[in-house]
Amino acid sequence: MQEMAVTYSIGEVAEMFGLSVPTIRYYDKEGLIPNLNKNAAGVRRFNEDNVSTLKIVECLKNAGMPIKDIKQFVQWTLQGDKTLNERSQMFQELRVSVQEQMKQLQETLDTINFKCAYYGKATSDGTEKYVKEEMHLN
Amino acid sequence: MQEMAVTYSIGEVAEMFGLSVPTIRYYDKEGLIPNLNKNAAGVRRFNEDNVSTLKIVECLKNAGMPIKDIKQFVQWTLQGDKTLNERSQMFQELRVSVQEQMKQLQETLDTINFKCAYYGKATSDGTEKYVKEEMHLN
DNA sequence: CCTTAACCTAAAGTTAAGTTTAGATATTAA
DNA sequence: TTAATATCTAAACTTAACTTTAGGTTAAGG
Repeated sequence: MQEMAVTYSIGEVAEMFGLSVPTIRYYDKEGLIPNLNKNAAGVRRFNEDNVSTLKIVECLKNAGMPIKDIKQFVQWTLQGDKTLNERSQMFQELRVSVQEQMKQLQETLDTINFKCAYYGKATSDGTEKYVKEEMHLN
Repeated sequence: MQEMAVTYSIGEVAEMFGLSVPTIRYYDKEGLIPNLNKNAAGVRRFNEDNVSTLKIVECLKNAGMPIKDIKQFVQWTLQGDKTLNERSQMFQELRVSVQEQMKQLQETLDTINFKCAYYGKATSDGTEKYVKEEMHLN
């Protein structure tokens, strides 16, 4: 009474992640999806582990990490406990980096909000003239 | 009793913005810095207006806008009040886009924080074994 | 004056992260 | 069983955003 392991085709995985099929092949080629099996005909079958790996790959991508560094991390995970320090340090540095990105993005949003107010007034005036005087304070 | 207009060299501007000199020349070539004057010898002199333009260019870059779209915005500003609607709409769309980026980045940070806790425990244990069981809940 | 650092243009080169193409094989639904 | 759809590999191509190179000219300090 063995459970049949659930697997997914590359097209299904592409759909799940909103990525293109060639992009996923490219990630595989780059070594970002270790232990990805192929059937007798050479067709990729993704198991839950492979999907989990892709989830963390996506997280690291969203954090702005380049593919080669993501690959390094994946290699570390394959090497087991002896690379725990490297991985721990990587995530701590990444946290700082993402916090800085958030701060930068918030400043950008503040500026954009100011511009939205500026152009809101300007469009309702039909001209930049008055809002420019008002907001430049000159 | 005329005030002498303050101007900056390309090197000073590069310093101000943390950009390389060739990058600023590239922006100029791409049309992102209109009304940038050169002296008789062909050397660029940046006035306050040019610096202000670069500030907004940097903001748009940080918002993830590609150079060609930034150029479009700069062109609109040169065309005066008749492009107010385009510019207003651009900033409203940009606001939404940046808000979405912030949300995405926050989710990424949440995942990274989880991983920091995971690897913090794993490194103090000297192995992933226990924290994996604990956190995977299996 | 002289030299050293900063500036110029034009054109070629780089890099990351995919995308596209070509030609072949596999899977699925009717 | 056949047609349409999905998959495969390898290699070439694309794009954005710079950077580098080459060969000069200019500006500033001693």
